[in-house]
Amino acid sequence: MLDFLDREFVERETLFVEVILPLSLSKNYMYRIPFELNDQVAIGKRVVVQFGKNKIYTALVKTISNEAPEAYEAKYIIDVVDAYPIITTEQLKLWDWMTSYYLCNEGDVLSAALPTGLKLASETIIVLKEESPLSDEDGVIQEIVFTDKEQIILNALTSRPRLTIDDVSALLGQKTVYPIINSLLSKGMVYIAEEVIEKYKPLLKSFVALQPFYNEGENLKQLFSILERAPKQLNALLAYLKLSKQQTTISKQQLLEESACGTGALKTLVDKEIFAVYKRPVSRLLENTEDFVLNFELSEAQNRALQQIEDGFLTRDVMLLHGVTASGKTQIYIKLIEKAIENGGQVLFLLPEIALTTQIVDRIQRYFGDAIGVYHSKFNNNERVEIWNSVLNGKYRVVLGARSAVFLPFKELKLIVVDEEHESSYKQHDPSPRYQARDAAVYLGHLHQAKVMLGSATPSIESYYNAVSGKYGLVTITERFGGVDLPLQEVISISEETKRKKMVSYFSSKLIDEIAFALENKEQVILFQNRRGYATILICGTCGYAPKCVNCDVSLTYHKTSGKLHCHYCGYHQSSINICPACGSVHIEQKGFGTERVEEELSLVFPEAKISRLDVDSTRTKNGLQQIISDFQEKKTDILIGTQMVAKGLDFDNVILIGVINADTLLNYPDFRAFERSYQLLAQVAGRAGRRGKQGKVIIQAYNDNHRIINQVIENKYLEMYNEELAERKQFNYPPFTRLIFINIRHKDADLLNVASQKFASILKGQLGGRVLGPEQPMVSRVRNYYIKQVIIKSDKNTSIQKVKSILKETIVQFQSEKNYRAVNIQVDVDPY
DNA sequence: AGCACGCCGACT
DNA sequence: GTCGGCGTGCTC
Repeated sequence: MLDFLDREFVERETLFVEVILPLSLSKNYMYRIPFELNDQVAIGKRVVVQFGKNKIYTALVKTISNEAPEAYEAKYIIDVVDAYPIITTEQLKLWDWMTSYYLCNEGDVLSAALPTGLKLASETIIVLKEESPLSDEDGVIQEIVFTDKEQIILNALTSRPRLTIDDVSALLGQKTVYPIINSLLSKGMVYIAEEVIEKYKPLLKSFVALQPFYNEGENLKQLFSILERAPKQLNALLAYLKLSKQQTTISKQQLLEESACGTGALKTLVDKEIFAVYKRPVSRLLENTEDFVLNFELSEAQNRALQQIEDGFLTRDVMLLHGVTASGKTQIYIKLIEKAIENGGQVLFLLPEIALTTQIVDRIQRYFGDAIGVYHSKFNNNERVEIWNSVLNGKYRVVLGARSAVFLPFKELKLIVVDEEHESSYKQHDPSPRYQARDAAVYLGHLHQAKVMLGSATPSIESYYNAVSGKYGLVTITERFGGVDLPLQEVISISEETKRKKMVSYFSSKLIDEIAFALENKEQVILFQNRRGYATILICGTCGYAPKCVNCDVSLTYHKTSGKLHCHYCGYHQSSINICPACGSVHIEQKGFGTERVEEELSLVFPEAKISRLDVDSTRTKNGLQQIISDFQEKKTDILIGTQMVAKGLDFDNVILIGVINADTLLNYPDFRAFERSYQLLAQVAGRAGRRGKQGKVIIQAYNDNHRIINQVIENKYLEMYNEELAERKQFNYPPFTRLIFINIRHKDADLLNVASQKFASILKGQLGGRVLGPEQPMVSRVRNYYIKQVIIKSDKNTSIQKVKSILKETIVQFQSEKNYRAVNIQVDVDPY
C-alpha cells in the first residue's frame, strides 16, 4: 500500500515549464503542468496558456523543472498542442544565441522564427445573449435603458452573430470601447468569449471510392447490369475502374475529368451507396515528380575550385568562394549539395529574396526534384507550415530560402550555402531581431557541425577579411564559365558630354547609339538608376520651398504614375502641387530623377521599343515581379529599367548592354560602406551583361568619371578595392577592425528626446568611455512622427564585445527605470549593416 | 501585445 | 459633471 502511494507520488510529480510567448517581453514566464498532462509536455512542444486577464496564446516550452517559483503562484497550462516537438534543441540554441548576440527578446526571435500558422492567439469576441433578461426572476418587466452607443452595438449584433473588439471600435468610431462592453455585460445583454484562431488549415480534397461491397466480382457484375440504363453513371464506374488500376486513391476531380460524367451522375452514385466520397488533407506544395536530372560537366576551373573547397572543408568550417560573375558558382554549389545529401544530410541554400523567384531556383529544383523546398515571403501561411513540417520530418533534403529560412527545423544539416553573401538583404533591420542571416548561418553551421559555403562575385569586406586572415578558407575563380569574356566596360563623363551638347535627356550619345544598335539586333538592354519615382524632389524656383512629409523629416518624391508626392519612409502621399504653397509662385522645378522619369524620357527617344520598369513600385502588386521578370526573359520587353533590384541575383541570358544612368548618387552616399556598396552594385549590374556566348557591353555614366571605384569596377580590380577600403577602415576604426552597435533613441517629443539621448549617452560614456559616440542626429531625423537620435558604440577588437553588450543592456534597464524616460523607445542594432 | 487603472482636458 | 484620450504598469 505504501509502495503504491510512493509510486503514485513519483508519477504525479509537480512540474513547471518556462515558456517563450510570441510577444516582445524581456523575460519568460513559468506555468504549472496539471498532472494529467505531465507526460505530454516536452521541450520544443507548444502549449496553450492564458496570459494576463483573458488572452490565450500558444507558447513554446523552453525548460521543464520541478521547482515551484517562489514569488508568485504559477497558472496552469491549459493544453499541449503538439504530439511531437516542433522545435529542435539546435533551434533553441540558435534562438538563445540570437537573443544575446543581437540584444533582443526571446519572444522577438520566436515571432520571427515560427510561421504565423504555428502561432495561435485568441481574439475577444462579443456575442448577443440568446435569452435577453428583459424580465427578472419574478417575471416583472424591467426597463433597461441603453445609451445610443450601446444601442448601436446591439443593433449590429442582430445582423451579425459576433463582433470583435476592432469591429466595435470601428462601429463607434472611438478607441475606448471596454467601458461600453462592460456596461452591456453587466446589463446581461451580451457575453464575451475568447476565440482561439487556428491559423493553419490543412487543404482538404475530395476522394472517391467504390463501396467495399462491390469489390466482390459477382457484385460488380451485377452492378454493371443495374447501371445499364444510366450511361453517365456507367461511364463513371468504368473510369473509376480504369484509374484504380494505376493508383490507389482517386480524387473526385480526377474522376470527373476522366469520365466526363458530370457531378449529377456522381452524386446519384453516392446516393445509391455505390460510391463513397471522403475528404482527406493533401499537400499544397507542388510535387515535382518529374525526374529531371540535368547532367552537366564542370569546367576545369570549376573542378579546381570544387576540389579546393572540399580540401578546405577538411580543416575549416567556413569557405568563401570568390568567383567573378558568370563563373558558374551555381554548378559548384550543386555538386556540393549532391554530396551532402548522398551522405544523408540536409542542405540550406540561402539566397536574396528576389533571386528566389527565378531561374536559379528552377535550375536547382529540376536537379533535385521533390526533395527540395523553397521558403520565402511569397508563400502564404498554410504553405509555410507545410514546408516547415516537410523539413522537420526530413522529406525535404534541400531548402532554398531567403534569410528567414535559417529558422527552419533542420535535423541533419550538413551544408549551408550562402549565395551572394555580400547582399545587404541578409540583414533584417526592422523589426527586432535585427539579425544578419549570413552570420546566423555560420553559427547554425557550427551548431550542426555543418559546413558553410559563402559565395559571391564581390564578397563583403568582412568576409574577405575573414578569409584573408585565415578564419575562413578562400577559393577564387577568375574566369567566366564557357570562356565568355568579361563585358567591355566604358565610362562616360556626363559633364564632358553636356559641355559638348551631346546629352539627349539623361543619355549620352554613346549610350543612345549602343541602345539603338542592340535594339536593331534584337538584343536586350538593362538600364540602372538607383532612384525610384519620377523626380526626387519638387522645389519652388522662386522661394526655394520644397514639400516635405508631414510625418517624417524628408522631402517628398514626385511619382508621375500616381500623380502624387510620396514619402519613401512612411508611405504618406499627397496630391502634387502646381503653385507654391509658400509664395504662390508657379515656377515649380523638378530636381533629380528616378526610374519613372528615365522610362518616360527613354520612350521619347525610342518610341518603338518595349520598355518596362523593375522597382518597388512596379512590383508591388501580386505577381508583378514575376510578370516583369518573365516578360523580360521571354523577350517580350526590350529594355528593362531598374533600381538595385536588377543587380540582386537575377540572371538574364540575352542582355547585351547594360547602362548605368548615373553612378554618382551611389558614391556620394554618406556611409562608411558607400564605396564598397558602389563597387558591389556596379560590378553586379555589369555582370548581368553578355552571359550566353556573347560578349556584353557596359556603359557607366557619371560626373565623377575618374572615381577610383568606377575605375576598379571597369578594370575588375576587386583586390585593389578591398585593400584600399581596408586601409580606410583601419584608419578610421571601422569594421572589420571594430564592431559597431547602433542605438536608436526615439520619442514623439523632440525636446524630451534631446534631453533623454544626452542623458543616455552620458551614462553609457561613464561605462564605456570613448567607445561611445553621439548622440547624433541621423540623416532622417524623424520618421512616422518619431524623432530619432543615434548613439553609436564602436568597440575595438581588444574589448570583449560580450562585456560591452551586457553593460549596454544594464544601462538601458537603468535608464528606463527613470520615470521620465520610460516612454523613450530604444532600439539596439548590433552589426548594423 | 492588450488590457486595467488613473489622470486630465473638453464638451453635452 | 462625464466622456474619451492618453500615459503607465503588469501579465507567470
